Amino acid sequence: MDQLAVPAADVAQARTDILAWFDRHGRHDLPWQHPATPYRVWVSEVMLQQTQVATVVPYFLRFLARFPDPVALADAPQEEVLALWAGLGYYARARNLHRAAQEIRDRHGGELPADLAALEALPGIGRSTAGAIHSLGQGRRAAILDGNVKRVLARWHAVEGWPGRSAVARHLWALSERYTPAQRCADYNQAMMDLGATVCTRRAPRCPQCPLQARCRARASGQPESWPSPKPKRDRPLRQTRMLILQQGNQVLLQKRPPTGIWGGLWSLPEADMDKTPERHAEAIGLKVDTTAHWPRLRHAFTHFELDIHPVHLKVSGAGQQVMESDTLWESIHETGTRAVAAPVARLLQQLREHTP
DNA sequence: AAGTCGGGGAG
DNA sequence: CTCCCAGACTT
Repeated sequence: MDQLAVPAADVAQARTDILAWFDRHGRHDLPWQHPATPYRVWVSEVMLQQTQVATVVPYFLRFLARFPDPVALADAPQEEVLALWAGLGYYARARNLHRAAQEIRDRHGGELPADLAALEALPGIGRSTAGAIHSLGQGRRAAILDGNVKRVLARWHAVEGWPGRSAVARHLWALSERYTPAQRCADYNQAMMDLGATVCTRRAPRCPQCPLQARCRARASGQPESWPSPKPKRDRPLRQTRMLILQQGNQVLLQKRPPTGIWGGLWSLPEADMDKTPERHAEAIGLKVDTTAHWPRLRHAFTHFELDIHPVHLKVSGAGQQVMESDTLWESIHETGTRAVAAPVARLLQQLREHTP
């Protein structure tokens, strides 16, 4: 492995340059840095998985105000955890965070374990997140490999191939481990993330401001944007669904989604097949339809498919005798704003509130 | 190794 | 519109 043959003197000089850059130009005022407790670093790292810093900040502040420590989080109902997560996406992160907090409460005395392997054994904490907690939150030496570090290392050493491929990932992990220092590891890791976020950006990298410019092979090629290799493209299928906005008086019918799958554990509107009329669907669950209105189509994009949501607003009556499943409820339209719902459902409920006196 | 899982920022 | 972001988990 030629990347591991980097001479010790070069490794040492690179670390020095990166840390000097960090002292002058790194980010030192992110909310989870003050104080950088293991718990706060953990929550921030999980929120930051596949999510940009600017998006996370308000969620982080709300979350920490409500759940200031692992035990507070562990003792809360999952419903409340999901409600504070609603809108962030990847809701398995919230469910795993909650489960991990309960393990921390029950098996680790309410504090995050100081052992790297024990961290990684907790649900929702993989190798990189464990390394981040261990270094940034616990002051120990551990390598990380997030999107920023991948990009910096891939350019620095002109690593070919999409980082999602395991061979490429192994290569990048080896590089990360090679450069990660024992001294000032937290600053070094933060520096690498800051470099990727503010200098070695995906497009239009600011190479003249980079402490690695003289040793960067991508820079030397004249096309630094060519690294890392992009993810292989796949066509995204377009799916159709119908969402029923069943209104009775000032109430609307909500349905809790299964614990796994899309929007797992969140509240939603009942979905109906496109090949059956919405009136028929409403009548099938014992509701009498008074009026029907088709709302404009909502297109929602996921990573691997697109979803066309066809909302139908039905004013109904006769729900009093209907036996309700435990996963459905009638909610006052004006109180739907506080439930954990997916983004497009939140949009529909907001429209409903605006059209309801 | 490939697929699943959200939502939004930025060009 | 496209790409991808402080990734982890399942199969």
